Amino acid sequence: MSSPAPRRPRDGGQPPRGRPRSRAAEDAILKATLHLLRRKPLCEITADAIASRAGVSKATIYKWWLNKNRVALDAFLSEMREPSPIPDTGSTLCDFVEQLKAATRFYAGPDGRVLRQFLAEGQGDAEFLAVVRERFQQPRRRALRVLWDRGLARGDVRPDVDFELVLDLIFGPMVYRLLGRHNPLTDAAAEAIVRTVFQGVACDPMPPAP
Amino acid sequence: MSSPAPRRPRDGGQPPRGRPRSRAAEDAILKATLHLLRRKPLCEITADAIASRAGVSKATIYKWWLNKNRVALDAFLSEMREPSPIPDTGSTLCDFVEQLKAATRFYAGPDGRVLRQFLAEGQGDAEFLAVVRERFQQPRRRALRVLWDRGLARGDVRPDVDFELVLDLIFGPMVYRLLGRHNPLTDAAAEAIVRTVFQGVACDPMPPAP
Amino acid sequence: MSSPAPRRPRDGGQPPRGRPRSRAAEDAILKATLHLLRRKPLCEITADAIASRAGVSKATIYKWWLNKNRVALDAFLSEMREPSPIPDTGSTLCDFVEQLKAATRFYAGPDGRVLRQFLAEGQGDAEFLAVVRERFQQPRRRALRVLWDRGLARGDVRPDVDFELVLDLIFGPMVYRLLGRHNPLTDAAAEAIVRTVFQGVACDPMPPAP
Amino acid sequence: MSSPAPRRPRDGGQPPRGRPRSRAAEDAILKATLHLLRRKPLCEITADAIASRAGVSKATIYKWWLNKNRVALDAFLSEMREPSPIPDTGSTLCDFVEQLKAATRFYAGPDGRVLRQFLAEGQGDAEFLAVVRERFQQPRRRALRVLWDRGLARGDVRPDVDFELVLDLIFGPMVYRLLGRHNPLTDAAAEAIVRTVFQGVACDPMPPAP
DNA sequence: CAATAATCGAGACGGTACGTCTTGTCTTGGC
DNA sequence: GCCAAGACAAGACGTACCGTCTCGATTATTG
Repeated sequence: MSSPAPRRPRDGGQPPRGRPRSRAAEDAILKATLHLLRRKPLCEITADAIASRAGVSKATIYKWWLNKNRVALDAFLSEMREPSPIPDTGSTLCDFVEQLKAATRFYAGPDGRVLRQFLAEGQGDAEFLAVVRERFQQPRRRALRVLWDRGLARGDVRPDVDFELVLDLIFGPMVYRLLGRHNPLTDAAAEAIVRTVFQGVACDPMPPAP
Repeated sequence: MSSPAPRRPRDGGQPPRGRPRSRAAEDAILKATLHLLRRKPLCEITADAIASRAGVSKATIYKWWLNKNRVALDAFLSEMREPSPIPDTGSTLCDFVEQLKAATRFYAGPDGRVLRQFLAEGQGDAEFLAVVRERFQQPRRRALRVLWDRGLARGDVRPDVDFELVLDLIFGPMVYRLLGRHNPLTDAAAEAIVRTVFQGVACDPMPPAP
Repeated sequence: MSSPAPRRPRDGGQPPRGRPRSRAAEDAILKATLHLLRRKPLCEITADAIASRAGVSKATIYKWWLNKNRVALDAFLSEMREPSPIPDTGSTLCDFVEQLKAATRFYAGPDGRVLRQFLAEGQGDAEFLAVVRERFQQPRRRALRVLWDRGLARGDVRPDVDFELVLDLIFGPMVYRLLGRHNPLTDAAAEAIVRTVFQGVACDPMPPAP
Repeated sequence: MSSPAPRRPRDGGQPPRGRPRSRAAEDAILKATLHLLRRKPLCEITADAIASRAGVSKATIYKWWLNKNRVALDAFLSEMREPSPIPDTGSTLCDFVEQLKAATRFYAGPDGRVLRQFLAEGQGDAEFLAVVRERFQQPRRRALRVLWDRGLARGDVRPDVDFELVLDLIFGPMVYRLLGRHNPLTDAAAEAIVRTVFQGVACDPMPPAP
């Protein structure tokens, strides 16, 4: 869904009573948060800074969001362009290469910096991590299913490999680099990862798993 | 040296003057920190808690460590068993499977919980992340070189694949799961990852990268 | 008029337009405020609490009253019984004793608790203090004039003493006790005060003031 | 006592451990509070304002004082000159007149403004009121005992009148005026009050209380 | 054995963010 | 035009933690 996830989403069917929630305030909050997210690490952004930059009361923030991480996540997702369109080059390998290249550029840029912070915050806040998964990671992973299914249909890829495993094999190394910073996030690396995942590192065909 | 990295290591050649550093205090600090690390997330551990549990002054902590994350890292590393001995089953694939299984059990246990916190803290503190890399990740990665080299010597694995890439392909998916919590950290997953990395996901032999 | 002092009294001559002011709302507000006044100190009563207990919007409160202190004052005065009837025992002293006893019982009871709060709030809000004076204190003081005049007519009391001074001499000590809580608010104290004010504390007749 | 009343007074006999409390911080806090007390009503003074003006952390304030009222009381008492010396004119009446005049000037000036606020705050905080009584009111009341005793020794005043009652008769009217603002706080009023308390308002000697 | 020097425990300190609370105003739609 | 509902800006509250500091006591080496 394109709507942000307010703390108390409108769900009942009855007509809303009272003064309606101010879109202006919400927009200002998200905009201010984005502005700050682009300039400093999440852990250095304060609720007061968001409020004052947005010209908004802190209470308004805490009324609609559980904490500043949730605000930041909503801000981040609100500016997300559509996930890069699923490529269709005719080659499953090339499709995944394109996909991982796109992801890598994303990771390597300012958005990647923010994503790292989200994953970091998620390590101490399981609920937040789950939300990041649901709202950022899973939609993108699910979208790739068609790519894999196309490969299966074409006979490009092995039908005995779990799709979840494939995703982790392809994105895991890059996420590992995103967080560990021990190796570069480049197009070349993306291509090498996908090619190797497709081809394997063994010299000869392997015996099937027991 | 395997000793912890004090803030101001004694390095000059002249004999130390004044009261020598108290080993007892250092041990108490590390022990107290470990105790707390096992019970709560790093971000909820306070320097005061460490000091009071160790029966030590906070100043003593900050005299020898830059901040509490560094204390925690030292405490964590001080109790690290020797990295699991490099297996030698005769099969490179099996060696890597064993290795990833060991790592997975580590990740899945209490130490993994702590490691996640370190990676998380590292996202907002590049210097700390670098230290985690140097003192935890790199030694373990380097140790695996022999494994890969054995495989190369045997002709088990493709010589055109970068070793750094291999490590990321094998450990990346599991680290991704460690941090993303979207898929389980099991022996079976470890085995599937390594087998698939070796064999590839493509049906047919792929053309070599250009 | 004995009606409460609304923020915007209807005073123009033109017939009111639109929906008339709801008596029910006003009554509910005063009733709810009284309920709360009996249970907790004024400074702990919030406008929200009044509104929600009255089933009324906060805006309605602020539409008709300047602030919650004014609401509380109106609520307090609305339940005031008629000021105790001016006694006429034949003795001016006894009349004042009866009067101060009645006041003392008032001060010592729940109403006294509320009155203390009003005086307290008045210390930081001169306008409010003035209203308390006008609507509570002055009517009661004025009513006692007849008592003093009767005493003068009878020759019971000295004609050279200012009536304002007398009131302060008689009620001041008790108000002092009400606010300072250093001495009890009892009938005995009331009687002692009045008797001593009448008789004086000096042993011998004093020379008149110059 | 001349020492302020810290939240945790030094009481044990053991030598103090750790960094000693900073006199400079305490002085700065009291000085800043006084500065603010002279410029605005107590209820408009914030802990943040005191802290920032004193160049002190808010935590330091809350470490030593229960709340800002207590800080203000300490600040107020710290600048109190010695209570005006007990006069000895030879006439008990004149002594009391001088005393009440001094008090009246005090009440009518900036200190009186502050004292009013303390009494006001005390109405919603019994503990605070008790402290105000103990540290401000009672010492001053006790000091007047000698005055009354001198009067008794001289035979100036009636021995059957309770001293507590006398104090309330003399100071009550003025405190009443201080808080009610219905009559002026002047030297003339002070003199009239004392003379009338001494002489009584009745025309003739009264019959003794039954 | 005294002087020197560095460490230690204790704990106060300045700074800063937190998330909550209350006030009084404003904005809807319904009556 | 009045109302209930309730969102809103403003800003104080008291708490928590960080990393630094100050103190007196302790424990070594050096003279």
